[in-house]
Parts: sequence; structure tokens; C-alpha cells
Amino acid sequence: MLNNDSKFLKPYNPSETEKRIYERWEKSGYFNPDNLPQTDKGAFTIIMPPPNANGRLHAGHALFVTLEDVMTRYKRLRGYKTLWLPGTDHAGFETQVVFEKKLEKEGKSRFDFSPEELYGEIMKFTQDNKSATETDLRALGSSCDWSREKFTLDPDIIQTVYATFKQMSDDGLIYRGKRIVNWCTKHQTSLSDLETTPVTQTDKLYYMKYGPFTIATSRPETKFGDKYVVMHPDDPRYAEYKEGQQIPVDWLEGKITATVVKDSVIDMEFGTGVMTITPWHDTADFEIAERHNLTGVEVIDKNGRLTSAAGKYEGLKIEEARKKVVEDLKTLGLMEKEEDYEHTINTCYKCNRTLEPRVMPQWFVKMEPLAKKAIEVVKSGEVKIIPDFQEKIYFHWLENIRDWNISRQIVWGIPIPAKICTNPLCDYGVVYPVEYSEQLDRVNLDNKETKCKKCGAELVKDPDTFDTWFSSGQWPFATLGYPDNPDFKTFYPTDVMETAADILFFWVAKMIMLGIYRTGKIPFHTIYLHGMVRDGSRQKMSKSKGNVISPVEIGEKYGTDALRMALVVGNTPGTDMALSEDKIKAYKLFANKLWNVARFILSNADFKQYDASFNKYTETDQKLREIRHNLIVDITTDFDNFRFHLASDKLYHYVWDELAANILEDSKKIFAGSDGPTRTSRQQFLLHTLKKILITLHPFMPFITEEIWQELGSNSLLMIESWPVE
RNA sequence: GGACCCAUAGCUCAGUUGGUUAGAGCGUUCGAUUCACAUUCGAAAGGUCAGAGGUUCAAAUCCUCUUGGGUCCACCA
Repeated sequence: MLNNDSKFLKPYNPSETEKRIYERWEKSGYFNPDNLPQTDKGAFTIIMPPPNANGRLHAGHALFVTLEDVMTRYKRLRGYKTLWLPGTDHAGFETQVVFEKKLEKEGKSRFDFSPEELYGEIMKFTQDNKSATETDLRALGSSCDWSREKFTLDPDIIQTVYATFKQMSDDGLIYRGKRIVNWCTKHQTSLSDLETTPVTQTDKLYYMKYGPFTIATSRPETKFGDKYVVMHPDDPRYAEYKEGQQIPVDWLEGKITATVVKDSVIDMEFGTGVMTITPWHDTADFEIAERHNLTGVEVIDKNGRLTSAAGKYEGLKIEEARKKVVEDLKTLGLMEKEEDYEHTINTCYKCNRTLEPRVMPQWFVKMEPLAKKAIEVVKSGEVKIIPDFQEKIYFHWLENIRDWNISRQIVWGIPIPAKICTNPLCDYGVVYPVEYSEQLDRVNLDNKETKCKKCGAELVKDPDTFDTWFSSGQWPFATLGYPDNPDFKTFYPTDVMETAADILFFWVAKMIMLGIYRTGKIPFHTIYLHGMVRDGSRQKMSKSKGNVISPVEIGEKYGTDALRMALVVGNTPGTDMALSEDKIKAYKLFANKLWNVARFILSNADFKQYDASFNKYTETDQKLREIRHNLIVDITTDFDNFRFHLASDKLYHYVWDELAANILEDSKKIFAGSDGPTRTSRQQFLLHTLKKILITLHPFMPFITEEIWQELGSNSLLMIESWPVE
């Protein structure tokens, strides 16, 4: 019963099909929930984690796209007013780093440009990548609502971020503090604690004479100007020294006077139990200094060279300075011994250079009050994390949270709408309620205030930008147009936040905290975390290893549906997965199998005779209907519980092992025979089965299922059919 | 230093709240077929579910410990 021009006479051709089908979907307008014919079940919303607009999509993106599209298509078929809101991320520091690498290849540096020029160049670069990203998202079959697409630098998004910043400042949650920050000497910016990578290494621990004491340090080059000597208050070895006692000391720069400080953070077991403190270049020391109200000096500058405080060592790089200082200490007879020891240092997560702890006035967010609420909503079950063990990790992090440095000394980002004092020793800053403008300075500030209230120095516009996670942490409510856009009322709180497990703290926790803070409501009910996509042998994919699977290329080779199935089947939430070309090939064969199942059915039955109310089934077919019904009920439960890896696998086996291998084989006899009622029964069973299988497989394999549906002579789109069970 | 996860066939992984002979894909071996199938079908080999204890009528699944692998967090100079 196939026409001579039927597509089923040829093998399924994904590359010829996919673009055409996608255009048809997009033209239909059904990606936009406002156009859906059936929305009686209420709203279902996923906000897409915006991919960084600084390169093409990789296999990890393909995984998130597949999972979110599976959820979206499922809910749409179930009759929800389904919104999957797409977006792209300017990705602040990340993109600037990528761009700088590009400049380096061209023999240039970011410092060859004025900030305005640099911003413009990166904007061009980002816009190009943004459209490439959109093309890739379409190629993967994303059924997202392009009419609501957002970019993290859209004026309304920035406006929302400013309003949040101002409100937080008014509420005392934002402060400008002089604190130790992680400074990268290459990238010339501070980084948040999350942007550091701890590395264990073996260094020398130097024991040096410091007056009557022996102190141990791994950084002798920072010890200029150390004039406080700290010990534990209960240490019997140093009981004779009293807090505040002045002691003359022969030191690097000659005779100095040291002051005794007692603090219980000192570990009596470590070294000699005594240390001097370097508040400007060590976090622990800085905190001691704060507690005891001690002063310090800057010994290392932003380029990683010693300052004038180091006297004759001024201008030396850290490594050189250390060598020289050690030599000189030996000459002076102040060096007692050195030994190897293992410790952990923080490095830049992008360039792996050792980060220099420096004191700089920066904007911080007070995290404790925000974290408290973020813990509560997960404890109460209002927000659920899948897999659930991630909740423990989430609690652990939030319960030990530290304040968040949100200032970045880079141009590629949202400018901080504030004025700051030009005196480097002063930490005064003032936040303005400003209108964002796309003018050159990008922020219009009130110009009446020109003098620092604290020290009287000049007040200028803060040249820094926000940590990109501060703005993306507001993504769910910002994209939905909080507070006035009706979308906010309809779609917020959203339903699922599906994202990578490794940005739980960077992003997900921030969204919960900022979402609750700003709107009073959680941003989403369920967090679905996926793991990393690795290659077939569990290696991380990387360009240098040559094991990268490009989703778009592989989609062209095997079909996007095959790639999507390979990404879903057997992939449990929160666990890294192995993706091999063999696995994708296997699902290409499955697509072929499905194609031929349809071909067989349609050569033996006409879809025009599909009878929704047919009920004269033979006993055998009645049993087959029950099996089929049970399967669909079962996989529906799987869908509702985010067990996509099981639903997809069960459908695969039903189609291949049950439908193709058994039922179709059996049908051949029936169709060759002359028993009319049995034939009709089987024809109806197969037509119904085909329809139900197409609908239930559609979330996983949208292209081929839609293509078959169209070949059945349907005028409607499969993507808005009704799910076969309630 | 603290926390978390993982260990199942040669490889990569499933196994939903403990419930008959533990599954898939790929790979291997043997056979059949050109039938809807740029193939497919049938069959086979391959697992003391890391190890040791415990709970239970029943454990791959729950508890404890050990070993091995991985991840996250952390201001001990």
C-alpha cells in the first residue's frame, strides 16, 4: 500500500530530513507556549542554562540539550503550556580568557586596546559565536521558544541585575571590603574562591631566627616589615611572652621592634608554634590582623613583583626574590634550617599560575543570610535535587559558605554601578540606582558626589565589572521579566533546572539564593544534574587528545536522533557517561529499524483506515494491547520521575525485540492468510501501536518520528499530538 | 584535614522502593537468511555483582569495616 514515491522505499536519510523538519516545527509556532492548542495542564517551564557564546557546542552541550528537549517535548505532548526559554551567556571572565588567547595567537594583548575598544572587540567576537550557538542548538533539535530568547547582556537583564544590586546594598547584604582576594598576575583580576584550583606541591619550609624565636615560613620573600609575632595563648613554651610585649629583633632590613600577639588559630604542633604575620599576602594572617587590629604593608604588587617595602629587593619577581632573600638570611646568620614539606596552594583555574593573595577593596556579598534560606528550601523538599546525594554536597557547601567577591577587574562584563574612593587604602564605595545605557561608559552615575565620605579623597566610577555568576544567578526571574512581565506570573517558579553537576555552587546555589531574595520565591522546583560526557574509554574529551565528539558533525553522520538516544540510554543523573561512536552507531541502526517497522506496517495496512474506536480485537491482539498498555504506563512513570535512561531503553527493546522480532514476524502469516477479521484486528493493532510508539519515542528521537508521522499522511504535527495515556 | 560518589560480562554501562534462572550496547564464536531492514534473525561463550563480616524468609540492592578508583570542599604558616 505504499505509493511509488513513498519515502519508505528508501532508507531513512537523516541529513536530508532534519533541517526540513526543524523548519517546519519552527514555522508552526508551537515552540511558543502561547500558540499551543492544548494547555489545560498548566505551565511547564525550563530555563535553558545559557551556553557560553565563545565557541561551538560540544558533547556536553548536546547532553543538556537532549535532556531538556526530552522533558520539554514530553510535557508538551502531555498537554502542558510548555516553555523552554533559550539564551546565551556573555560569560565574562571565561570569554575574556578565550578572546585573549585568540589575541595572543595574533601577537597582541588586551593591553593594546583601550577598555572601550576591547569591549567592542569582544562584543563582536561574542555576537559571531552567539549565532553559531543558535545554529547548533537548532541542529540538535531544541524545541525552545526562540521568540523569548535572552542574552545575558540584554539591557533589561542588566537593569534587573542593577536593581538587585541596589536592593542588596540597601539591605546591607553588599559591602565594599578591604579583604584578601585571589589575584591572578596574568589575567590581572581577582577571582572568587570557586575559581581557584588547589594544587598540592612540595616546597621548602624555612626556619628563621626572629629575635628570641624561630619562625617557620614557606615564603621568606614576603617577610619584610613583619613586626608581629604570633603564638598560641596556651603554649607553655612561650608563656613568658605577654600580649603586646615589644621585643627588639635583628631582621632583614636591620633592627626592628616586634610586638607579641596571642591567637588561638596558631597550631602549636606546626613548625615551632610561632609565626610572624604578613597580613597583605596571606588569608589566615589577614584575619589575625583584623582580629587584633594590626597594620600591614603591601610587599608584592599586582604584577607579582616586590614593592618598595622590600627595599633593595624592589622590582624582583617572587621566585628571584625568594632565592636572594634566602641567601641573604644565610649570610646574616638568621637561617636555621630548611626542610621539604607538602602543602596546598591555590592556582588560577584558567592559567594554572599561583594566585597571589592580595588585599584589595572589592565588593562582597554577605552570604550567610542568603545561604540560610537556600538550605531551608531544600531541607523542606520545596526544591528537590536529583540525584539526591547531591543535596548533601549542597548543604555542606552552604553551611560553610564564605562571603562572595563579585568584583572583577576585566572589561568584559556588566559594569558595577557604583562609585569608589581612589585612595587604595580606603574601602569606601557607594551604590547608585542607575539606568543602564549603551553609551560608551555604559553606566550613568549621579555626578554630584565627588568626594569620599570616609577619607575625603576623590570619588570615581568603579571601573570593575560583576562576576558573571552574580548576573547569571538572577537568570530565571530576569529572563521572565520580573516583576512586571506577565510571563513571570505564568512561568515562575519554573519547574526544572537541568544543568551540569559541576556548577552546583557557581550557579545553581546562587540562583536559589538570589531568586528567593529578589522574588520571595524559589526559582525552580527540581534540579536535575547531569555528569560529564567522556569518550568511550572514560577519558575527558579534549582537543589535544583528539577524542572530541562534535555533536553537529556526528549528527550529520549518524543522525541527531541516534546521537540523542546514545546520550540518554543508560545515562543516570549525576554520573559521568562514556559516549563512543559505536554506541551512536547502534542507535542509528535503531532509527533504521524503526523506519522499516513503519514501512512494513504501511505496506500491510493503510493509515487512512486507522480507527480510534476499533474494538474487535482477536484474543492474541488483546493480549498484545495489554502488554503495550503496560509498557506505556511504565515508561510514563519513568518520565515523571526523570528516569529517561530507563524509558528510552524500554522503548528501544519493545520496538526491536517485541514489535519487530515477534509481532511483525507473526503478522506475516496473518497477512498471507485469508482470515479477514484476524487481519483487520492485526492491522488496527499495528496502526495503533505505530502511532503510540511514534509519540512516546518522539521526545528522544524527534526527527525520525515526525518524519514517519508526516509520511502517514497527517496534516498535523506529531510534536503536539496527545500522549497515549493519562 | 573534612565530605561525597563509585567498584556488576573482554570494553562502556543499566538494574526504580531488597523478591524467581543478574541485563543492554559494542566486541568474540557458530549457524541461517536476502524476507520490512545499506542487512537482519537464531544460538553460544563470558559474571563467587571488589573483599570480609552483619541484618533478613530473601541482599548486586540495607548496615559496618577493608582495599582500589574518582570528585568536591578547606585560611594551618
